[in-house]
Amino acid sequence: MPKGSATIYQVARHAGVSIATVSRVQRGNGPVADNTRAKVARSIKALDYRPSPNARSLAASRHEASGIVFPNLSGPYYSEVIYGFERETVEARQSVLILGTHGRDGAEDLVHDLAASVDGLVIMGRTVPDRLVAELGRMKVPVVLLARPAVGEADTVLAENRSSAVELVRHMFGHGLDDLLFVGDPDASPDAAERWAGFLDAHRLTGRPQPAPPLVSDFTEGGGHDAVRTRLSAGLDDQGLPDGLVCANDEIALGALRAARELEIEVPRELAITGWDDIPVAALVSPALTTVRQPMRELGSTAAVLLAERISAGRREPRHVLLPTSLVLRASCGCQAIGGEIS
Amino acid sequence: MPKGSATIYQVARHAGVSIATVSRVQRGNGPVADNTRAKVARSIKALDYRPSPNARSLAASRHEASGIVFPNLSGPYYSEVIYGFERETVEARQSVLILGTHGRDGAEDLVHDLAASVDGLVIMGRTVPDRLVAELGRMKVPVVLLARPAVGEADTVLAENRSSAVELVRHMFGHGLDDLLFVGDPDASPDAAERWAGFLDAHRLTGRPQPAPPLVSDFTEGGGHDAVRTRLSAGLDDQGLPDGLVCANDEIALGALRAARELEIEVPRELAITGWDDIPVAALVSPALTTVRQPMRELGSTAAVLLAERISAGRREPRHVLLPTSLVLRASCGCQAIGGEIS
DNA sequence: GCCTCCGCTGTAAGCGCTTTCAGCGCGGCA
DNA sequence: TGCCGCGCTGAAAGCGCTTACAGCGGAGGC
Repeated sequence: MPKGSATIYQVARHAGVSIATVSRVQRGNGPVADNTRAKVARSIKALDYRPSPNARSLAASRHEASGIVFPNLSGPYYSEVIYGFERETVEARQSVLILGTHGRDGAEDLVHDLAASVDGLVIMGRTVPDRLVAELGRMKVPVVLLARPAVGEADTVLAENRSSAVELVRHMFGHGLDDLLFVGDPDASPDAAERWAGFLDAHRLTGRPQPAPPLVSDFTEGGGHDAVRTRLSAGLDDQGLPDGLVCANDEIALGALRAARELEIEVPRELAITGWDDIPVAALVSPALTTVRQPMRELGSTAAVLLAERISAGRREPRHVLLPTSLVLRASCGCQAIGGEIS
Repeated sequence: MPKGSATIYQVARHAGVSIATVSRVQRGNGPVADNTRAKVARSIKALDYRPSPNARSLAASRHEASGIVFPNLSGPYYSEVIYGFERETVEARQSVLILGTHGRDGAEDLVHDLAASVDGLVIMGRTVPDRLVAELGRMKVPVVLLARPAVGEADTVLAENRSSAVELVRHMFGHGLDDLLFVGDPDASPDAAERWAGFLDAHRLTGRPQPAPPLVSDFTEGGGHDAVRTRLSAGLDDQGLPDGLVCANDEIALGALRAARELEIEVPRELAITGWDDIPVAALVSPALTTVRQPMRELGSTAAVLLAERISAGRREPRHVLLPTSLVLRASCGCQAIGGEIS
């Protein structure tokens, strides 16, 4: 509430009417005679009146705001999702509150506070425990879960993971790459868990033996680099190298690419590498990264739409949206590169 | 205000005290006898009481929230800045409201609305006209300008641009690269304008003739690619190629790199290319990108700190912070690459 | 034993809006 | 001429909290 701003009382006095009438004119509802309306409108303009969002929220029990909870903001994935969410939400004339949990203790309380300030909430991945999601549901806070399996009555928005992973891995099998290593942490995110499940599926479906357990790495370029470099060094000494690395996201794959380059392992001839997400640079590195395209912005905007349905349209039954992904074949899996991308 | 949540009245009744006492216990101020405090604390816990942020804001004329206005959220720069801002702001127990203007009409009204919902505002770059910034100042809304020159009494946070640009360009002159082309749009952002100014300075200081006008491009990889490709194609035909491209940010440089690769122009032998920002991929492409490192997260966190000083500590005199940048020499300017980065 | 002071607690007046409900004046009808 | 009804407007009751201020009881000083 900027100090300079006029209150509804000042406008009412200026226009010679009651505050109820000002409110009606300003909100555009309720019956007001045309010339009264005009007079009040003039006063509103003259005083540059802007109703206090707080007072309005308090009186109307509405916030005109939505929140989004994400783990952190590094890397392109989350910022793209938030981009989609912000854009769609502002379009619907709602404010956007953001909260990164950053693995912080006390994140639960912060989410609780956030929930008290908004009309609805998007919660991404493993930021908060199911218990809290359920509790928000009980409090009738509209919740959309993004990249996270359903909990209670909450909506969900997911990108397809498992069958794309099968497709990707079978494609690699088609290149004669049998000994594949999954890089990432299936326990760290539901998406990664699904990709790992698809990785296992592909082995099972093609009658192959159970693959090695995942090479655990966080989802950063640095983390991927370190994990892969350690593994590949050992491989050069004795373990032998796998035929290919199926990385849980593009950043890990980028780190793997760097590790391979450092160890002078040629990609894809000696070692194939694939990523996931199709972040912008995936097409720019060399060899260009084979990956799975995920509609990141659309994940965010879809979540915003679902939230709006609950908030404005009053929908109660949960909706579950699954967005399609697509295999993007480039050079790093062993495909011939034709102008960077294979059709 | 989740429907399930208890109000201060219910807590007061439960504890057998007045709402004033509950408020005092909850806020931790005011004199309360120890056993009363304990009793009320127990009731608060029992009912899971959480004060309504709205009611509190309204009564106390405070929001416990800060806002940030940015042009858009694509590319690593803005998301890194927001990352720094969000982290620091949440640390200070404030909520974070974000608003992307996206070159949208009506952005001014949105900023006005935002200003009414927060205790202070960070405004990045050329998102809103000076007039609006001045107006917010008049309304006593604390404002920190980020990557934008001072307006009125607002604080500013800037990264050093001009002298680093001079240093960068002189370094390229040192490689014997005399015919340099600036790629970007100096009119589109104050940062870019400063970099262009430094580019001109370097020519003047070394007694060189006025360089060619900037090759205009937006700040995306695609935009940079298209502009540069067009220019280089023409160059191959007749105009001749410049010795080097000084790009206004890394994404443009990445696009330039791709254009050069497509046209089979060897970087840096036939054409040097430099960027700005040192985004994560700058080190990963090949040739690795010579660039200027800008402390993106720190820009955001510094803005948060300045805002907190105004909001909590009540500072009134403007502060202007200039964060240092540093030249990062890699291979794309013509330096020998030693492990990707030159010391 | 009485008065004073002090520490604690409650009362109540807002904060700036929304919204219900009552009321006013006027035209139309009998 | 008397009534009813309707369109418009205002009074007032909250929304859930903070905080100034009043008030109450007990301890200490005389």
